[in-house]
Amino acid sequence: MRELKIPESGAKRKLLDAAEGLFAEKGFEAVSVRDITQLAKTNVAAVNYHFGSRDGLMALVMMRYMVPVTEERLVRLDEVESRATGGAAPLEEIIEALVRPLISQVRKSELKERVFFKLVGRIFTQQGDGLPSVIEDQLRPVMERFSKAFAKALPELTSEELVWRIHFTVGAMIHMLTHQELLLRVSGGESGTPTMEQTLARFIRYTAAGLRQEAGLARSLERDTVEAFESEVFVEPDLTPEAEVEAEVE
Amino acid sequence: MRELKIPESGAKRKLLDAAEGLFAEKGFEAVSVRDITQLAKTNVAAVNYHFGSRDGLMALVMMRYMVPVTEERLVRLDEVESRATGGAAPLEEIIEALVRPLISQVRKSELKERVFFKLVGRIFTQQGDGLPSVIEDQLRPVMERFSKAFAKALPELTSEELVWRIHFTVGAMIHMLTHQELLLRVSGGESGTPTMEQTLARFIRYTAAGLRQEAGLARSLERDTVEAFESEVFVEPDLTPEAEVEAEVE
DNA sequence: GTCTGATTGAATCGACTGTTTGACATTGCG
DNA sequence: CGCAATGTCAAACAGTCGATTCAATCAGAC
Repeated sequence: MRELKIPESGAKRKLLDAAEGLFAEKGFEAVSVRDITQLAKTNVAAVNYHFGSRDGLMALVMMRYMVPVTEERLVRLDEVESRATGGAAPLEEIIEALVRPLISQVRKSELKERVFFKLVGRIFTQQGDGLPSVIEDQLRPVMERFSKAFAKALPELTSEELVWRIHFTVGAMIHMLTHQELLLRVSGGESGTPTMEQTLARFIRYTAAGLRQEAGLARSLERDTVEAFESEVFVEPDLTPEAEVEAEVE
Repeated sequence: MRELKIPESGAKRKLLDAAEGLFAEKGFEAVSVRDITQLAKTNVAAVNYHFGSRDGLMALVMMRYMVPVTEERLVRLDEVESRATGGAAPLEEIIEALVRPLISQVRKSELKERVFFKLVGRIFTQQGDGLPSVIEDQLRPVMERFSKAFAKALPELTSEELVWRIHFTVGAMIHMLTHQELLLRVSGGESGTPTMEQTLARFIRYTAAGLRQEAGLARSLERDTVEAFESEVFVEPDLTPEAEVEAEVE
């Protein structure tokens, strides 16, 4: 039985902690090995000694949190499905099984919420070729299992329609994680601190409504929409672009 | 009256075309000046000569498409609002005014859809500090105007609730743009080519449902949810992490 | 004490980054 | 034509990147 060995002290741990903070703050690509070792007060060689390479460190930083999140997601989904004996599991509970682990796992860690969520958000926004294969191996089976659960909970949707709605849902989730700080700044000042619990409830309501929206009937919107497009009213508007940006950047 | 002068030939144009393709494909940070000049078959110095710097080129690549998109967004929103005499504009039409310009503008360009959408998606996912100020100046007033329109169309929502729902909507939009290729690969094979028009209709239905979802009543879900969390059933599960990722990256 | 294996440290490697230089070619205008 | 502005080019700049080398240091076993 292998384990994700995370040493509780020593240079290796210091490097992991320093790296995850910097990765979350500036992005995985924008942080150099020297930035990390400087913050961790170690040597550049330590990274290659302990993790083999910069990519090895990156992968371990990701895995440190994604492994427990993945485990909890599957455990929760199992629980939700077994509770729904026979019939399909409630949609809201499936969504919750997908998202809540991100919250409960961060409480177990000593990481600040903001840092953790940004880190997770960056993992998801990262390009496919930029993601370590170990992370992709983590995520693929999870999305397959949840897709099946969604399909069972929303049997009236075509598989194509469902794929797109899940796509939108994941996009909303990632955006919530990555850019929540913008909102904390906006809404935090006026009506008390919005707990993560509130945000989660809002997310579940929003996405459940979108997922559940019936697909069958062609709405009047669709006809108007196509017409407006075909007539190309806006395709060649009398726009006079305002900006001359020639080399006046930042 | 200043203009976004885009030369129709010459090295400057070649550089812009080469840069936007590479930026879309690999991300803004992952492309070097030499990559661009090599593809454009020009010299490295040409970038600094024509654009002042690499950042200048980046900004111009972004502006080339964001300026017309911004213009069309505002024109459409004006049109939608003026059509709704007195009352609030229909929610679906506001969403459409926000998203459709991305489609109609790409048709005017000779860019392939896939490249263009990835480029726009990257503009949005880019960090705030990584975005040229000219782009931020573009986006800020747009989001302010649309926020007001949404607020008028959804008067029963608190401003905080509305901010979050718009946040989710934008996240779904960005994700749709950036990662649509995953879905084209999946769904394209089975049920005919899903046109962008279909996708837009799906997006509008999904997000409109999420935005419109009534906020008032406390759903039963919420109580279950909090209970499960408080009891911390999952906070310390008997998980035995499976992966030893020690330096086995890609 | 000695020996052994695991870490650490400063210095260095070659490759790559964005940018600049100065010589050269081309163009348009009087 | 001459002259200047405009554009192009190879070469080199100073800096950073991840990774490596090799000697110094540390721990614990005996």
